[in-house]
Amino acid sequence: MSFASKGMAATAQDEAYRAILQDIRSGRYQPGERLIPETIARELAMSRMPVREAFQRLANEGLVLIRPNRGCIVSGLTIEEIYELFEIRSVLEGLAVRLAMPRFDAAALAELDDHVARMHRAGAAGGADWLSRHQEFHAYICGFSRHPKLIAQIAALHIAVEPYMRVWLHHVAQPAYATERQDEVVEAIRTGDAEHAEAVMRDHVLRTAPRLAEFLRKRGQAVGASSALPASTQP
Amino acid sequence: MSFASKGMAATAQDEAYRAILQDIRSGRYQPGERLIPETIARELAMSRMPVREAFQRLANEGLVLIRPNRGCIVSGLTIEEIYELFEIRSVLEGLAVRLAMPRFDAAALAELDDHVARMHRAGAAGGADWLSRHQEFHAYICGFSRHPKLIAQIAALHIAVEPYMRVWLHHVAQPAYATERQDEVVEAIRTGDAEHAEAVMRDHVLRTAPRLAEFLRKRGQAVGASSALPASTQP
DNA sequence: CTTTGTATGAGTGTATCCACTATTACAAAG
DNA sequence: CTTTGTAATAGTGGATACACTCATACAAAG
Repeated sequence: MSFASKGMAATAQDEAYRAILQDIRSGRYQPGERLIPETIARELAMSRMPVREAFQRLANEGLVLIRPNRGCIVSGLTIEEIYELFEIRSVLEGLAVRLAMPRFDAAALAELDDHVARMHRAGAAGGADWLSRHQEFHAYICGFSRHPKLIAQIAALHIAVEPYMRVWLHHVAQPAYATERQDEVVEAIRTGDAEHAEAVMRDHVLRTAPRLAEFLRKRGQAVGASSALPASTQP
Repeated sequence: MSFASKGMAATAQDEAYRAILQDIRSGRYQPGERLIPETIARELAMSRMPVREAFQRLANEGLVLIRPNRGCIVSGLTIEEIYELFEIRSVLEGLAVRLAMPRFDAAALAELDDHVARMHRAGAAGGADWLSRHQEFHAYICGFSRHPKLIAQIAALHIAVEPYMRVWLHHVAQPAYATERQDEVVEAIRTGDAEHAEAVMRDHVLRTAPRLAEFLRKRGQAVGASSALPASTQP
């Protein structure tokens, strides 16, 4: 569940949710920043209530932290937590490709090559929307698993680290290394060996973690209270 | 995340959350059943608001499904979805043991044997609280990974299938096969080989799925709308 | 007897209001 | 100048109130 198209709910709460999510992903709301319902409500021309319920959803997704009587803050991740999320995502995406393997046909492989090509172009142009292409690439692959909950979890993990990826890419601008590795993944899928594809995907996902971590460490970034991801809410 | 002790928040919303969660896990609220805020609020001597926010949390954990303007129903799982959850849990718990391996010392191993012994006793007595012992066993192992988000996700997955496990165990009463396999897991941990332990844990988790599925199929159980799980997380 | 339209009621989503908690700023005492 | 107590204010959690949606039952028309 997450970003990909959702069936248009038109409810105010949903609007609030999407707006806040967007602002967290984009980095407008920084980790540690306090979110005041009153303010956001006015901004979106609605009352505090739908905003509060949106906070709940965001909290369950680990993007925000709600301490009783102390309000809602954008949850920052420590470097250890970022590592943890990459570890989790690596096994989940590994599982996803493995389960997806029987469903890849010639058309799908062609489409995959297309995605990679688009990433190359985006990467050359500048890292800004390379991130979106990269997420689409992964989403496309995982989509073939046809396991909605698995797909949703993976999407959530992408989103959780997105703000950090964004600042990183903003500074390095050249994620060429990753694009190369992408080819490896496609190649592994082409072999038709599910176990192999799983292993390659795992490696591929994990390879990003140390680079991002090193960047953040140098930058002294990554502070803020931890969260509670999917599972639930407040500590 | 979820059941294990939580730091006592004393807020009404939290109380509602725990109460409803409990009633879903225990099977008091059946899949497909509609949850009416008004009713539950009266039952817990509070207003509808905290109940609604509790619904949000439960929805993000996939235990409940909220359709706009149509209320909140306990989300049932199809057999395919149950399989999916076992697949996901297998890789996550596999990851958890692998990461936990360096932390198992003699004391931990002794404690593990203790857990298994308790499960044997509980299994002999009757399947009722064997389920609790089994969850504790897994939670204990995963706990050593020291990765809170990973642990929380795994716990959420245990909870999601709990109602189904419960009716199953109520009918078969003898999960002896599983208890034997438990020993294999402990044995694998004892070897100190992380990769091996991961593989064994994966097998162990997956082994339950087909048995549970077969039971449910015969019983014609498992209907109800799907959910959106943890992805937690997200949308 | 079937179909279609309408009305009534239950239930949901949002807004407003109130009580209480936490936090900040400030003042008095050391 | 530091520390500690206290008051004021901002903000949260919860309750109540209201408008709108959906569903059901019933009635009229075919």
